[in-house]
Amino acid sequence: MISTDLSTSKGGNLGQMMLKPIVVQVVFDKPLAQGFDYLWDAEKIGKLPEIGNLVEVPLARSKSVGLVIKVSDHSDFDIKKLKSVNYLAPLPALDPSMLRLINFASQYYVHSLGETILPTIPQMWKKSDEWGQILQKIEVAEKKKAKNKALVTEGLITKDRLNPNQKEALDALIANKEKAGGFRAILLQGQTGSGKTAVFLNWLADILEDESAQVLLLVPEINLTPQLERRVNAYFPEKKMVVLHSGISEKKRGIAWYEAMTGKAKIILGTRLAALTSLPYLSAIVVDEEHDASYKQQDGIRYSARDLAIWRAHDLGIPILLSSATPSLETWMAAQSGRYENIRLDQRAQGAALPKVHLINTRDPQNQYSPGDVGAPKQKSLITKTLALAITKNLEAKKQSLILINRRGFAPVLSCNACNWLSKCTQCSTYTVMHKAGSIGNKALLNCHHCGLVKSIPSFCPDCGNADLKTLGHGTQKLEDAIEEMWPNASVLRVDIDSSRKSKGAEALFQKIHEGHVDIIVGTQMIAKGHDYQNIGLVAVLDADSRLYSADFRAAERLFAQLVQVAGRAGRAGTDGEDGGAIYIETQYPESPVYQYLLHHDVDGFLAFTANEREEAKLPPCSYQALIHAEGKSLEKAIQFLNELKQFLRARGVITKELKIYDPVPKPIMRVAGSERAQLVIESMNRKTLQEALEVIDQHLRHNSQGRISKTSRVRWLIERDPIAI
DNA sequence: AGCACGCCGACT
DNA sequence: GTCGGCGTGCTC
Repeated sequence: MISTDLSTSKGGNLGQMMLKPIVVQVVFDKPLAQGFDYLWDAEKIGKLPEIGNLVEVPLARSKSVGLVIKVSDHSDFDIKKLKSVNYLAPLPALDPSMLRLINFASQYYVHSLGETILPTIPQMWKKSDEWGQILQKIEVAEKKKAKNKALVTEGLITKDRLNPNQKEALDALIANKEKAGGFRAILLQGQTGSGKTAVFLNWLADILEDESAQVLLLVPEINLTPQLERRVNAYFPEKKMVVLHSGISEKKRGIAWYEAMTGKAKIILGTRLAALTSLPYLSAIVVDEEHDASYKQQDGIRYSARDLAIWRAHDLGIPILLSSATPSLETWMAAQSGRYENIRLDQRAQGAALPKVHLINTRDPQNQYSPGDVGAPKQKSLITKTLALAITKNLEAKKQSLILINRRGFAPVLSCNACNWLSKCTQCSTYTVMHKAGSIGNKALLNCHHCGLVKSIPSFCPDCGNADLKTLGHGTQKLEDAIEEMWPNASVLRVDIDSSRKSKGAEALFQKIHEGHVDIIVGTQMIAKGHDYQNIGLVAVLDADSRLYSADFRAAERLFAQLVQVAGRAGRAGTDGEDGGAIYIETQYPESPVYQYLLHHDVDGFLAFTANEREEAKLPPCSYQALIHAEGKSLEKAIQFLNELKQFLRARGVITKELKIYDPVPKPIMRVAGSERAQLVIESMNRKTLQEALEVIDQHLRHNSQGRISKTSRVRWLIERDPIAI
């Protein structure tokens, strides 16, 4: 049987000696620039090789799991020195479209094929000693799960009733299907609470009418999956859904991945890593909150899951829907130009009114407490008098207040009153944040939020011995204290990484909020994302300005999106005629465009204004950028490394008027965990020019490095395409 | 990434 | 003398 396969495929009944060898090229999860060739003994393995097979091979003095990326009958390496493939994983080969995606991503993001594909394969499948019993194990786990699911899905609400606006959006999505045929990119734009989820779930229902169809539903963050998971289950109780994200246990993820790549699972719900899963019957993709920065991978190969999903949809000729209340400028401009369809939802689904936006000018003395005011806090606080009055009123109306400050801990720095000593981190160019007792350890301590360093709080100034140390600035814990003091009868809950670690995760905290046991919630950005609150009447943002002025040209875009999102938490469930809630923003610059467009809920106005700015300054998305990161023992070494690279590029004639290379600069947080970091920005109006330059850079750097560490200067480097923060 | 090979310093 | 530090090079 096997030998017949072989002889037919090789076109003759030549003797064993004359048979051409089968050579496969295999890539690994190691910083190797290229793949290695191996011989394939079809008789021993029982099958002919296919591109996309997962195999175990001998490598160095050990064995490794890798992926077959090429099958041929010769090798550039000395064929007599080739070793043989040991085992083939009990898996179908990755889908050809998946391999095209990997090829593209590898080139575009300038990483090897191995570095691109292997990190997306669950650990469980990279342990070849388990391959023997793995399928039986999966079967057992599946039976158990099927039993549980029957219990869980019972009694859930099913499909939403769509309002006329949602109906219209859905009709447009389905009606255009015939017109557009294959590839479509659709921006579904609608404010928080307008019911985008119901629209795209109904759209997916239409696509899933095809029995074999698979759909991919991407969400930015792990903690958004449980909510959506319940909803999807209610919509499609008969369809197999799997969840793929890094928070799932290795075993569960291995099974989910297997079911996705074999086509058994029809709905794949996951975070960015799900965008790189082989899905043989993929028929539609949804990217929820498409503007979210979490879609950009921030270590290893720095891909954008949203961008790869669009490429994938284009390659497969299938529709992709990008959903957001505040689209990224990239997506919005594509929709404006007609490259993407634009479908809008402009009414809030349950008739809730838009929250009223209040800008509190902190420079206006009328907004501040004056000495002797009733209810003025003893300690200086971030809460203005105007805001305090609004909170009191909101409490009286029996509604919850959400107060945001984007800094965890008690105070961002500890300082000496006498000599101005500041609590700097010894390993990073940052300050250590003071935490109250019970936040991280049992007692109060100093913690670096970049390297994790924990130190006890000195009783005396380490520099001058003075005992009078004070805190500077405000964090969530200090704010919590201030609020408890100002409203002693209110129940206050703090939600940040530290408090959610103390409880049984963030879910338990959100549960308390939903049950209505909490009057005032103090937290970081964490409380603003995705969660549907039922009774929030007021949202306040205390430190918005700190995110407005930054070296990063995207700072305003990000802040605007966050504020719109936060505003959407207010009055979500308001019914007809009821007050839709309010958002209060404390700022020194109420006249800034970000706040002015927010005041009028004018998302498109803000995006048009920003698009205009970018066009004039020739900044992304009107140009293309890449970043070369360098990290070494000293800043000088990192900068020198980048300067040498720039000189090399100049000598090679890579720098032209088509391609601009800036000077190397230290990174915003220059030193982290003992190593110092610098970066170089490369910019071009032309994608191809940039691509070619990056390939030259990659080749040159790899030539002088082992892995990604320069042989001469010991500097670690990384190329990042389309950086989202500079 | 591992892992071995190799060439220098301070120890039973 | 040798144990072990980590710089260097290799893996089909």
